[in-house]
Amino acid sequence: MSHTLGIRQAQKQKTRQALQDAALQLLEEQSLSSLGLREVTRAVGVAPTAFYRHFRSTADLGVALVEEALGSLHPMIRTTVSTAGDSAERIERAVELIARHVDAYPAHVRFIARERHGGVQPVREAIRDQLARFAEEVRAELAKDPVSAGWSDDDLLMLAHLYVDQMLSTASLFLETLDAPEDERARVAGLARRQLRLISLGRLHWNGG
Amino acid sequence: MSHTLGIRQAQKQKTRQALQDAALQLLEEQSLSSLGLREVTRAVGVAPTAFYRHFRSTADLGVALVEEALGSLHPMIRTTVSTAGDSAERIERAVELIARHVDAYPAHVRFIARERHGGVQPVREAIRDQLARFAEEVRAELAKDPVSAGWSDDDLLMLAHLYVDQMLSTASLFLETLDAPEDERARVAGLARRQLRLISLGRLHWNGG
DNA sequence: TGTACATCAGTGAACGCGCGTTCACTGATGTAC
DNA sequence: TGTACATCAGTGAACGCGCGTTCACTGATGTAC
Repeated sequence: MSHTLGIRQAQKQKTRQALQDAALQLLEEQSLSSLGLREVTRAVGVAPTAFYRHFRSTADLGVALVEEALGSLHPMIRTTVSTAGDSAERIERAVELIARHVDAYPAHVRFIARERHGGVQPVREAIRDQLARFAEEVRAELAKDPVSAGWSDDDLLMLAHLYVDQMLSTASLFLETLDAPEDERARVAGLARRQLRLISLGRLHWNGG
Repeated sequence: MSHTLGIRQAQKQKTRQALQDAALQLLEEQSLSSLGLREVTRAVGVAPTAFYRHFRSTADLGVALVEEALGSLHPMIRTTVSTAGDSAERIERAVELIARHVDAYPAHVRFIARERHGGVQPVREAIRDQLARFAEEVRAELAKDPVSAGWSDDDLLMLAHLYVDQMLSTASLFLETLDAPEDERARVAGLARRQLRLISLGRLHWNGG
């Protein structure tokens, strides 16, 4: 059984989530480094001072958003590199999963893409650390694949980072197609598939680092 | 002969450049979307109102910075994909060039990485357009290579985008090593070389889109 | 070359506004007995 | 179960500050004759 929170805790958590949701929405049209505390509380409908009950600063809120956003990416990335099926099927599935994830969590994806190199250091570091964890997981998945026989751990991690970067890049392209016609999305999907196929070919013919 | 500017024009250009330089420096620790006009003029030592003689807004200044920053990238990208030498030599030269470019223009590189997905739309668009131009140039270079026999233009552009993304990603990693010990730079260089080698292998075994 | 007028980059005062942060507070929820 | 006290999420007034933008201006540079 999960622990049942008291009324006070439950309400606090609800307000906190409301602040995060409002911030994420406001961040569609600006960067975290220009997001104002009063902007966020105004959007939620609480007093500015209430903000401090939950976060020390907007940077602190940003770090919380990183956890939330990359938490939602976790299952996706793992399934993406799962070893089931042949190469073409895996690529097709990966691109499809990325597209659906962007549909489901556009604001999260935008936030990560934007703040990965953004102007708020603690947030950049949180994203870098989380992406490093993802790369580690991808490396572990890749290691299970017979194709990886003879690969050093370091080379597997190199490939894992290549995949993670590629996924983010593709997600970012899909983001731009959210209000675009269907054929634009198909073009991006085709591009992503071919890029993954080229990387897969390189992987098949890899001869040691 | 280049046209000699009058004293007035020359002084105006000097102030304009000073504004761009100051902005670039201020942007090392924040995003364009939070950069203030008064901040910039204060750093230069002119009145806030002088700003309007040169730019309509900080977004407008940002677009000018994109031209400046990616102008400086132009020669680098072209040399990077030049076809001279064998594959290992070309990769070594490309990574070396990227490292030197980051050393020479760290603020430019940071600006592009940060604002490529940043919160200011006109700047994002300017960067996207310039990178598309680079990808076109890279495609044209790749087309000259005998290895590209049988490749469709579309597949060459796909590969070109992969290379451009890879260069930016590598440049961004080098940025983080500017204050780091030498072995950290060597690690990043090694990673970049192996990633380029894997892509090159994929390229060699490409069998049509 | 000299003069009279036009241009225009940069100035400085002024404005209204929203910002982050402080503080003492309120009143519902939680807890001890 | 009831009572008395403690906790603490959210309030609202107040603060000093820097912001973007306006405006009429100044004086060096440019131009026409």
